[in-house]
Amino acid sequence: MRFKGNMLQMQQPSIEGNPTQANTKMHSVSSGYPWRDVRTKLRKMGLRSTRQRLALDFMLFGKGDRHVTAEMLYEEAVKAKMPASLATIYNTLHQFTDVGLLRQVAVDGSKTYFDTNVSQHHHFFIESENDLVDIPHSEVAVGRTPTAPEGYEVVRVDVVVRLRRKSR
Amino acid sequence: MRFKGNMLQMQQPSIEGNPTQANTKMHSVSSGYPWRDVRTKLRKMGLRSTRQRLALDFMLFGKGDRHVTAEMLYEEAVKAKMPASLATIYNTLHQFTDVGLLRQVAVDGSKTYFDTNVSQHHHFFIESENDLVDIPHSEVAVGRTPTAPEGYEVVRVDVVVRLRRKSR
DNA sequence: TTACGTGCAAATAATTTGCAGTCCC
DNA sequence: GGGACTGCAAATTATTTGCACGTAA
Repeated sequence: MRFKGNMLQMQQPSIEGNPTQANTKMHSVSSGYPWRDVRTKLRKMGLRSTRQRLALDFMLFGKGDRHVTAEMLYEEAVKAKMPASLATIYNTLHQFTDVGLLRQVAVDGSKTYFDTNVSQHHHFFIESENDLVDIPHSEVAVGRTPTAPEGYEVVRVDVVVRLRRKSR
Repeated sequence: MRFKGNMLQMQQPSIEGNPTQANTKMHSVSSGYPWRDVRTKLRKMGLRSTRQRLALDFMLFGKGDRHVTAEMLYEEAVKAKMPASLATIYNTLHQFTDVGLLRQVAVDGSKTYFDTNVSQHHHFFIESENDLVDIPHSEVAVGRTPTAPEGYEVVRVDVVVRLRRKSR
């Protein structure tokens, strides 16, 4: 069974180069995403390889980096004929986040975005389109990590560069 | 001539901070935040000086910089005996934001924070306590603004430094 | 006077939870 | 077989909206 189809969409055609795989842990794109590796991966994470988790894993990691909301993944699953309930989508996204496969990104708005790229990087956020895009590593903006106040330590630094379509 | 514009710049890290002298008795407070200046300010912004808007303005700008959620402001208003309905609080926060008196800050979590400091600056966010604090200007973290992709321009850059209480 | 504001309650939106039934190991 | 997992619906949270009534200008 292959779910080759359209699956994910909604991603703007690259605003900047795509595969920022500065990250290296992701295998690839077209050749397919080895099915049994996923089972192994999940097992390693202490998660059972259920049908829906496998499907979601494919959708999330089968292609390059992605930024999804629960609702987006849900629609996608339905279209791909591998539906999972919204509740399960939420559970899965959180479980994946807990084991470090995903990372949540905070931008304006009420929705929560999950990023498949868990390496240190930042984002462009196009408010008008509600679209999130990785900032290529070469463009990194942070100079230095500010010193944390007494008694606290830095967990991580998030940078969100808000964009707007150029007027004219 | 501006109306106490500098108020918006004060860097007051205090989270509970100074003795709020001018707070509970909103009328005729000559010390901190002149009453009629507020009316003037609101009028200039094209907003009527209603009782609740005046009260909220006092609570928001009467002390140093603040980071509030609608719910927080609501509680405060109730305690200060100047209640406004939650709906009005939301309306007001958004109107103030629209005219540039406030700025929304995106951090994790479902709540929306409003910052009384609208100048360019960044934040520390203590996840365990859901607390937002300005990063002193001297600690600014961004080196340079990354180049925006073709056809887009940078609206602004937000930096959130997530903190955790040091284990020991 | 009268358009702008306000409060309340009902409506949304996003996400979570309770629990009976399913499926993986 | 038993506990982990799933789906559904109901519950929560945060925020918005519709609308009758109030009030600043």
